Amino acid sequence: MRESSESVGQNTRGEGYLQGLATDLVIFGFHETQLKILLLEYQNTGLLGLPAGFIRDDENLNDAARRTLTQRTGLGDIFLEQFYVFGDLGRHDPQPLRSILIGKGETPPDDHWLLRRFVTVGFYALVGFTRALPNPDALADRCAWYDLATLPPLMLDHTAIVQKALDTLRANLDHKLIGANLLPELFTMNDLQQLYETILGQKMNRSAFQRKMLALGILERLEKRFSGGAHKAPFLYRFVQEESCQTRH
Amino acid sequence: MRESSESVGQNTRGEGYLQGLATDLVIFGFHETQLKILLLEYQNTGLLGLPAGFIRDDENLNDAARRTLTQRTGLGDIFLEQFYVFGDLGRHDPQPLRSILIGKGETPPDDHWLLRRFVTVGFYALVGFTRALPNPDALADRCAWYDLATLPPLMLDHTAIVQKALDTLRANLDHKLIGANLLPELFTMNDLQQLYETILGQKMNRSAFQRKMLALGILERLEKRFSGGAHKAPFLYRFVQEESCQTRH
DNA sequence: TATTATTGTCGCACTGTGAGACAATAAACC
DNA sequence: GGTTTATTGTCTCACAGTGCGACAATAATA
Repeated sequence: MRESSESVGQNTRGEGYLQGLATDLVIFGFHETQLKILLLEYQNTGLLGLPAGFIRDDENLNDAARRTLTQRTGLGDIFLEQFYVFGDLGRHDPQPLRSILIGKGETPPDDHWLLRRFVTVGFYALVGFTRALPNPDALADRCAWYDLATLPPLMLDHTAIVQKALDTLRANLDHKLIGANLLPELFTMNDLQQLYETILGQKMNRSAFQRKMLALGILERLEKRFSGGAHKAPFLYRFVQEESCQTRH
Repeated sequence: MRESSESVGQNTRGEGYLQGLATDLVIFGFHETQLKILLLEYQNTGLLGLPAGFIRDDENLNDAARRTLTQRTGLGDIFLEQFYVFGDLGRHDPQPLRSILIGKGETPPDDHWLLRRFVTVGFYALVGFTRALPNPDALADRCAWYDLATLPPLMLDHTAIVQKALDTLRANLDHKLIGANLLPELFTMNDLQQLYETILGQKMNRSAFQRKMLALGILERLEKRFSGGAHKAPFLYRFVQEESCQTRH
């Protein structure tokens, strides 16, 4: 395939890809009571942006997003879902991409396909923080986790895309098995509650939270964990595997 | 603009439009206890399809969808929202479009832009049945309401698109003011309940439904209506206008 | 051994909901 | 005109879910 021999930057006409359509990925992780997302850093530009991808003309849209997710994280079988299409004219600005291409030592022609207007399909993904292996793409020089609470300015309209993804994550928190995708295999009830409190941005009642989670019938209680603090040892839990599990789209 | 002098069919290269990207509209109406959608009929082909539109290269995506909605219904300021992007390779089939163009007396070249692969953004709209004036586009010869319960086979993957729109409508029934957009200005509690029962496809308890709706605080009770059946006259209601009304996106 | 911090669970009050009952009443019928 | 009929507005009761505080249990620490 073309990508192996030249990057999407050198392929100045974007041959083999759908024109004017891209995917932007908001990849959520959770670590030490903080919600994080994966960002790409572009050398010599100071620019930060969401992992993005293009759709090959022999590829399904959702498959293209999953391919990009796998390339950035090393993980394939995790939660990934569309949440919104960003198609305003106002989001078109060739300057950041031109800077990025120049930063890579290229001299893009004015009609380079990456400098034209793009409509982008926003996807959000839920990733086990410790399992992911962040990996930059051909145009970036670093891929790293950033705290959502203290997010620096992002290129183009990516800040608005992140906000919309967070809104969607909050709205879907009770319907989709968000926890199963952001927590490690084993966790305590307190871990789960801290995840919920971080996503929703508000404190929750401890006993009510426990009752509600146990009533859902999706948690399996395991042995107690003897380690840590000067207090009673908490149970460990695991999400029960259902055949109707929503971990994949 | 181009569209006024020639149709998207005669414009064989789709100049002035984004390539490979379209909108498909699922326009819901409600009449006599039946949920209905607007469909286009294509002459000499027997084909039925959703109203679709293209995005001009100087136009926002959402504006393009609203423009198409207005052209099909005569209505502009009504509920319209994205719900999913359909981008599988499997949905690409040039045959229906070729038949439609031939049915219009044209002889499309094999590389006609409408015969290439399209990714389509699905929108759903809520329309007051009596206010809409269905109006076909340049390729269709009729635009008419069809009962959702007895939907005939549709072209391409449009049946799946309708199903996904209905799923979204049901999921959003309690969050967005669906009723305000599908009912006439004045209505009875029974009208509202029948709308809910039709959308959800299940009977609901009468007194509980009334309690719930009144508790939402979005209904204004008006005078009673003296007309109709051999029974107590029901109150008329109206949705109160809030500044945060979700009738527009 | 006593202290401390956290955990598992219970009780209580409040809210929302499903279900049935009953009076009120407008039209239809004799 | 009186009676019947169907629908409406509202009430009560039971039950599930939730917010909030209290209490004992317990693992590490002093």
